[in-house]
Amino acid sequence: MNYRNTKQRQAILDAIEGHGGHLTAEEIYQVVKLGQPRLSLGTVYRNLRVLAEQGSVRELDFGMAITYFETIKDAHYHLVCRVCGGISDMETDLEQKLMALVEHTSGIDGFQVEQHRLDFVGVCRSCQSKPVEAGGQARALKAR
Amino acid sequence: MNYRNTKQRQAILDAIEGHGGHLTAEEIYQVVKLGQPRLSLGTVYRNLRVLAEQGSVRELDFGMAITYFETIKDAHYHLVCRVCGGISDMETDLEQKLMALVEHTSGIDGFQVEQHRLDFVGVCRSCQSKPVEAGGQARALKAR
DNA sequence: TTCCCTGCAAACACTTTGCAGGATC
DNA sequence: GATCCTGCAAAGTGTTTGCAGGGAA
Repeated sequence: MNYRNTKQRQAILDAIEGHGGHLTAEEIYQVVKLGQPRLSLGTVYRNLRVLAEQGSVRELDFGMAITYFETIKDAHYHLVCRVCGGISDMETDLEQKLMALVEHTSGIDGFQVEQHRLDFVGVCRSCQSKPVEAGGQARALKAR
Repeated sequence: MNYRNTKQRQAILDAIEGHGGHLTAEEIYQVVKLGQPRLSLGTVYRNLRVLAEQGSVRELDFGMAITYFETIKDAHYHLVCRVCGGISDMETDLEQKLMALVEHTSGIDGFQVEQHRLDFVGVCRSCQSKPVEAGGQARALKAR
């Protein structure tokens, strides 16, 4: 596959980078569409797949029926709020500690680890101070 | 909600437990259908949601467009093969090590961690010995 | 008897794909 | 000029839901 450098593809990548990550395909579509009104959602999906194959972008899936996309910078982990659905990065020294575990894991059953992901799900600070959610927990995430 | 104990619900739970975990809704449907030919897929989904609310079952999502279900036994982590899509559990002393990290994380930004997930993606032993995949990597997972 | 549950089928939401014209290398 | 790419619209796929009848407590 000989990839070409189209306006659309570049704009999509810019949108994700500009935003700092954690965008859905639909959100990317809305952003890029401002500059290119004739953009189609199909093009966004096709390019996201290409960008992922090229390694420019990473797919994230938190089990919320929607895939998020972010650019691949340094490794980091996610804090996912189950109330508001907010996603923030956690960039700490965890990486090092994780590496030890990864190496340990590589030995198990001959499994060859290529990548790993560690996500924490819970409640972010701002949602903790909200009025008690009346039984409607996780709806922000799972409402379909 | 006052849950009832129906044949279907029990059979679905049995199916997951019997299998050892990591079943898709469709697979569960096929298994339970053997004993209850009139079972509907909608019932499977509804019950999986109920069982998850009750805490009997846990949803797993590896970013593969499909949700897997497993019973909640002890905590464990997953080894996901990107070639064959196989999922195996890793039950080691990792839990302890992880806990330290989790506690550390709980302090960050006031984020209250409720659960975490750690998945390793790579190539399992049997796929490593297969003939080189001619460019078609990850298709077992991502083929849509 | 109450209310949860089921099967069925239609509806959904996100994502993919066929096609014909257009852009890039 | 050969390919890759785009917009459009239709089709897919996994999952959810409305309804009317059935079963558990």
